[in-house]
Amino acid sequence: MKKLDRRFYQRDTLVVAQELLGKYMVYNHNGVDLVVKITDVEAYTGIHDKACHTYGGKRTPRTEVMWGEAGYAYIYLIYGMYACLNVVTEEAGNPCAVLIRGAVPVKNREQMCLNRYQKSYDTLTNYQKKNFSNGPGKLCLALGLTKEQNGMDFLSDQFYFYDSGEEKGYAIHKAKRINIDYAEEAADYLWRFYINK
DNA sequence: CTTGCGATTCTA
DNA sequence: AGAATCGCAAGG
Repeated sequence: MKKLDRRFYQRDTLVVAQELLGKYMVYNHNGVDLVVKITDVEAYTGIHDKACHTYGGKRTPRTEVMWGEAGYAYIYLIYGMYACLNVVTEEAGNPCAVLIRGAVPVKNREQMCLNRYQKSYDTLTNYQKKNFSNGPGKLCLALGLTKEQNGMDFLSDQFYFYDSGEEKGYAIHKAKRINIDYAEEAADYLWRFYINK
């Protein structure tokens, strides 16, 4: 296993987004390593992307992390109740990010289940198992991520990505990004990437 | 499997 | 006011 370094994140957002698929993410929550495999992402490419929070050069306390160095976590609250996790990309001053939309549990699934449903995995309905962490809000619930973790460094020992080095036996599917109807022509860009299915 | 709708609070 | 969402119920 090798931890992804700063340079990995400093590249083109569309490339980083696709390369994050199949990578493993570790978040140490209360002393427990929660590990998931990334399966679904979206690219947000900065000041010219109408769907991006920094569109038009918008710089506010919320989006401040996006303006900084790559490889940090940008976490914001959506619809008043759900956290969404992003990975900052590109060079500092070019405020882009990759939204992590979905992942599957790899290690300590039981703890993630308690975070998400306050009960054991084998008591879940099939519907709950199927929709366990296949959305940005659901994933953050499972991992115990909130905007408290906004600004964390992915080169830390508590929160990082790694490449398992295993075979990539999958095709990358491309689709329109979700719930950005307001973004006009940018709503049609195929900047959502996912594997498995 | 898909659709429709209410919940809830930060952000600007 | 509007938002990079979710869970549940109902219908095909």
